[in-house]
Amino acid sequence: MDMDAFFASVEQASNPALKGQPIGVIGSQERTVVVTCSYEARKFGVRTGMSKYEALRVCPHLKLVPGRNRKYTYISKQITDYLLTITPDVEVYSVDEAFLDISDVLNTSDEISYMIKSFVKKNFGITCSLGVGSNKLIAKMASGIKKPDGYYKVESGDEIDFIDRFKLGDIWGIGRRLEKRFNNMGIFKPKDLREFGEDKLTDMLGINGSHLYRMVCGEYLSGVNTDDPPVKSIGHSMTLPTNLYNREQAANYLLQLSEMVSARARKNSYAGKTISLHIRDIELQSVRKMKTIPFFTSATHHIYETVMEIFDEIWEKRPIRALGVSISKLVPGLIQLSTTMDADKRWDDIYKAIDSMNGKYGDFTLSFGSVLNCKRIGSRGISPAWRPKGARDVDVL
DNA sequence: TCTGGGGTCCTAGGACCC
DNA sequence: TCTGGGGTCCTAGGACCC
Repeated sequence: MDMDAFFASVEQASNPALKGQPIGVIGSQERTVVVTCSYEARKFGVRTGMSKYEALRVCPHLKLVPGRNRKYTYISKQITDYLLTITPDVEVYSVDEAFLDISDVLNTSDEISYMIKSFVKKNFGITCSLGVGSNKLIAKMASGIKKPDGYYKVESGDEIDFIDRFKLGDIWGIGRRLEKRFNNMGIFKPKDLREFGEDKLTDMLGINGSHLYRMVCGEYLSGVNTDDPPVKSIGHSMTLPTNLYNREQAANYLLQLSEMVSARARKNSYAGKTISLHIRDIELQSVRKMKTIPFFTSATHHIYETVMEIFDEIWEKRPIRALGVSISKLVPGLIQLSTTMDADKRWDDIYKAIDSMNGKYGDFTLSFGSVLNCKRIGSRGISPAWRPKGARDVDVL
């Protein structure tokens, strides 16, 4: 099941003035992109990922609507709960996409499709598309071809014929780079890839090559995975309201980002030991460096101090457009604040105070003073990767 | 006025260990 | 003097996804 232009459809359903109009859902910050756009907007060539200026150029009467994360995750959760009444075998793939294993469900796929579509339309006034197939790849590809409000079923045995209808770049898992690389080799269709052969594909791409070969044969190895995959990293990045030119300005934002990352880690009981900093300059060139520290932590000051060490190692003094901080090598179920490394044990009390205050009154109600030097505080973006609960639940101020 | 934000997986080379 | 074989961990970077 795949929602149709999910964020945009939700906005249109809740505001009659937007119905039938070309709209684009964007972040609320100045430098932002179209995250989702309505089908009316797509007719004009508006696409996901376009800057708002570019989108307005191709469609001058486009209505830009700042995204409302809480609303989307709430609806997403209601829909997931409904899907779970059909079968417990539901894989929540993203905020607007889910796989259902209906092998053991007594209803036909036509009936199930009708039930889901009716539920979504009746409760939220929006549409979704459904695809049916013998594996996740086929079902996913099938869900896309009759959009919006689509339904398409691929009968068992028809998988190869079905996959042969697609260009390589339209296959799940083949992105722009890979498509171009194949095209340069004279490979344009799934059939060409099969003829190229599994061995050569594996030599070229390693394990992904053999997966890809299976895929163009209409096969897919992994089944519907009902349990939440473990969280591997927690990160935040921010395109700055204005470019930064010196270390002190950067330090303010890096403290803020460190606090966002560690607060989310603490909230969800994770501690990690690999800390990574990402700097994107005004030419859109990126540098990234990570450092593993000798202990697990979810303390803002540990993350911040490590981030600043990295910053001093990698910043080439070019103006900064965006900064990102993330923590990985996580252990679940552990909140670690001060360590034997910290002479000052008041950190424990400080984080307890910060977390309980912000838990009650919202992120950054209580924080470090120099965060106030930042023109933008807190997450204001909107991301389809966000989820209704757990560590992937991101609060937007 | 140029392209957000949050993730995962894979690879290859180097350090280090037995 | 003369460097095999097996392993883990760390790190940068690429590619992909929603």
